[in-house]
Amino acid sequence: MIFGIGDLSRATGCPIETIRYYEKVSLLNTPPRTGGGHRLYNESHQKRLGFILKARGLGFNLDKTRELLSLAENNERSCSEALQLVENNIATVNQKLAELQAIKESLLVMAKSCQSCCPSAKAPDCSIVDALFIPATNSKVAHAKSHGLIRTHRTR
Amino acid sequence: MIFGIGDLSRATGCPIETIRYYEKVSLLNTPPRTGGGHRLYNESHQKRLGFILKARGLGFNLDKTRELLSLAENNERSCSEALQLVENNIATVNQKLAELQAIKESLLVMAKSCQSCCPSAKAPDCSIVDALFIPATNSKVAHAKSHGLIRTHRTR
DNA sequence: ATAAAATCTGTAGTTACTACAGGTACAAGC
DNA sequence: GCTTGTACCTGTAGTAACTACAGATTTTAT
Repeated sequence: MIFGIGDLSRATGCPIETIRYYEKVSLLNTPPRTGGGHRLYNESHQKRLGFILKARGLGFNLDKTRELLSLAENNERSCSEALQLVENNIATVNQKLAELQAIKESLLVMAKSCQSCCPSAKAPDCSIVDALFIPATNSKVAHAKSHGLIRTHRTR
Repeated sequence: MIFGIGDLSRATGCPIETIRYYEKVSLLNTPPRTGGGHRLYNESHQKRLGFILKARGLGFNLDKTRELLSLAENNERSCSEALQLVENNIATVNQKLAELQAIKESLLVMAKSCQSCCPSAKAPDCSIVDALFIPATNSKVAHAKSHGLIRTHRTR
């Protein structure tokens, strides 16, 4: 069975431009072409694309996905390498989860204190704005300080 | 108190390039300059930058951050607008949390099944690779199918 | 006065795509 | 065989939010 890029796109749910992009960055190998230059795919391309899409859906970036593909295709490499990749990814995901959880807590605190104290207040008096730290236009700022809210500055 | 961009960077933890970038995209207003063209900041700049960094740390994108800044500075706008922004952001965060949680579950399943069945297997036999769906080089594929693992194709 | 550190501008690179514009190929119908 | 309409082609530019230079100038310290 041989088909065009549009069919592959429909079969996998992956946009045509993305398929071409994956080819450009060497995740998909270059398929044969018709005399006129249209790409021709078969099931093995489709499977490989499916693999890529699953890996992406699990949060692997393109480099990690490439690595997984190479593991899948190279008989010399051991299963434990794949496990390693998966475990690293779990660690990454756990970290993102923790960060988001912290963000959510802070947002909930902000929302709650706003609801209880700002029924019809104007924005510059809002506890949310306070928590984010009012600039300096009007100088009744100080009290919102040091709520120890959060920050995510990566040092480089 | 007046200071240069390096001091502002150290005081806030925000890289110099990012400070200039925020100025370029109009999150920070253009500061006065020395005769030679070096930027001069004061505490109000520092507070505004602090506000921006906190909003960013809470997951607001630059546009939402701009919106929050405008709320903070505009007496005509109501507190409920700020609450609205915060609540939208909570919804976004919740969605990301759910996605990550699903990803994590799948990864854990993969890791576990790998540990129990691939003590010293070569990668192409690995259950992880199977789960991601082996391409077609060797044709013993089918059984790993339909684990209902996950996918995150956004339709456009 | 000179050297070292800080800052300047402007451009290009990053990730993983997406969105064109302006053309060519292919399949179907007449 | 010809026309039409859809599918497909390439190449470039745009997205978010920065980061990383290169090459010049300014400021500070000795």
